[in-house]
Amino acid sequence: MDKLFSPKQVARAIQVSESSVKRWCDKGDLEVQYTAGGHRKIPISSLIDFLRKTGQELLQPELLGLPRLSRQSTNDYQEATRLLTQALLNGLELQARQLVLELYLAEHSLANIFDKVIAPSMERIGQEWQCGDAQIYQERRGCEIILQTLRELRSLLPIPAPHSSIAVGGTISGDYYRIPTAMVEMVLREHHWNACSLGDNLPIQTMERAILEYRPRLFWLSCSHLENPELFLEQYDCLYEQFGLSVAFVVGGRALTEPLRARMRYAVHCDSMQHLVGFLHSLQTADPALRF
Amino acid sequence: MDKLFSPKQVARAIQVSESSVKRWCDKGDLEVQYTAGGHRKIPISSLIDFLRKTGQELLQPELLGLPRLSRQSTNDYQEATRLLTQALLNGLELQARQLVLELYLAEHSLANIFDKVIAPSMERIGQEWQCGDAQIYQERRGCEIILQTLRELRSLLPIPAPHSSIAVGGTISGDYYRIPTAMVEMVLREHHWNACSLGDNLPIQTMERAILEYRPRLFWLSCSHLENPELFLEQYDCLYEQFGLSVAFVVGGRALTEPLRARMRYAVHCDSMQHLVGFLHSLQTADPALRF
DNA sequence: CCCAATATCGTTCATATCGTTCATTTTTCA
DNA sequence: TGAAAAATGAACGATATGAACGATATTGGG
Repeated sequence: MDKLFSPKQVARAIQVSESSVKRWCDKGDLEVQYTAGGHRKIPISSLIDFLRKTGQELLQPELLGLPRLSRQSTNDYQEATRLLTQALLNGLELQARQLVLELYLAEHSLANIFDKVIAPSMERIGQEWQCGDAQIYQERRGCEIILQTLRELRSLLPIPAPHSSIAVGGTISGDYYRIPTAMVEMVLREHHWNACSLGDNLPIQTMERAILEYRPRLFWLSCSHLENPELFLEQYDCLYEQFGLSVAFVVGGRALTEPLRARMRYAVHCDSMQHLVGFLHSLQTADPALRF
Repeated sequence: MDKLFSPKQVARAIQVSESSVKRWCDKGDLEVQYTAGGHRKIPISSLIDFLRKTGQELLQPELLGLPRLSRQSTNDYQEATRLLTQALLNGLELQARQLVLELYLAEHSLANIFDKVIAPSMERIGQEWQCGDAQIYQERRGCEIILQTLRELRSLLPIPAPHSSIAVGGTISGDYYRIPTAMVEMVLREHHWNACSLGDNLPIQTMERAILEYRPRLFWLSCSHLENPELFLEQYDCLYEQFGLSVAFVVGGRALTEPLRARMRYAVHCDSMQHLVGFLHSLQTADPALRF
């Protein structure tokens, strides 16, 4: 998957001259490694990062072993959702991964892919299960495949710069639904944050320790399921009391219903990844230190 | 234990031709030892020095500029375990991944990597947590990193052939520890099975449906935690009654204590991945249809 | 111990890529 | 609008790389 390409291959794939690719490498715009003999080797992740930075299009992805963009599914989120749902229900891992990869290569933002394709797809599978049209194992297997796919996409994201802002987060005790927290991590990385997911099923007390260790600029909490809302509110408030002023608290998840949120303090509550992106932008404009 | 690479292995690892590696050896850029017969043997230390000198990277672009790894990690499982434990406790994802990747490139079997490095490392982290020397989030984050690493390794495994034997499995309701089931899937794939993990937290009833859909030759069940042993025994027995003769039931996990196992029927109980491999071999010799 | 299967050897040669220069096209800005 | 600046693409000899070859070394069973 993570292949290295020569300037000539890259040039053909994006329809520019080999000279230009070499120049971009030398200028540092396109990250590159060298063989012992001085030949350039371009990792696919660098190329994708570069293309998205410069708004260029990958005209012939098949030259790099990537899926060809099928115009229909990449321009129509509904169609993509339908296709993904079918692939997940049938356990077609390759198809699902290819579909998501195509969307990403077609320069859709992670937020859009997550909000408008993956989330609706998981939603629909959940409905089918409740109607008795799908088995539980189909839903679980679908989650597995999505997690695999997210993992693959993650390796194509820009590597966090050494001094970029730190973010940590996860899901709380009793909540094992790790897809949202994986998504948050990726959206943050897409926006050049140094984000690290702590995982799922975390007691709030241990998050306190993690915040103390990492000293993050942002802390996220995904709540898909709450075992004991009252206890949660109490412990959460304690955490916020301690760090709320120095760390941006981002919360989300369907377990945080409106009456519950009314009793919580936070920097922002996000219904979607798009909300999160908006909040990130507001942080950047507010704090010059966060600009890149 | 083999810490020496052949030119071919090195070539694959850094994505150049075997000819180039040999030329670099002959030119002296890449330090090399020779067998009595004149075959080149490249120590991992030379390779790492060489990569560092020339700015090349090992498979994954983000592995650049990491702290120096111990040269002994690939020929000493204890040392590797120690290094992995430290990396996991400190949340050093890249280091952990590179360590495991190096072991794999050094052609250690997955079973050995899992049994002798990853499992002991997770075990040790669990102990440190119980002693109060480690925080819960460190353990969770460690699991997260291991899962990421496993997913990466998984993408390097052979893609199942179209008509290879099918295997499915997972963990039961209330058991969210998915590392073992991911490992089983990978070991099976390494041995050319068409294995598909259904994920975690699966009711036994839905496994029945999955077996009916997949018609597997092998079914595995990982039990790290049992909420209701009596109910489990009853439901499991029902499942075995239905498929035990046509499907090889492989069970494992620390929740299946000896008295519990005494009341269960299965093809094999595995304490380790090595046990699983042994069982797979016995299946292959027993059934000519399974030879590859 | 020997044999067969596989891996690696050293060599040769065609091809790919290097860095550089320069002509051409595109963009910028007075 | 027009000239300066910047980006692009083509061409060059020199060097690096990759594929192929028969010969030899290593490995793994019987």
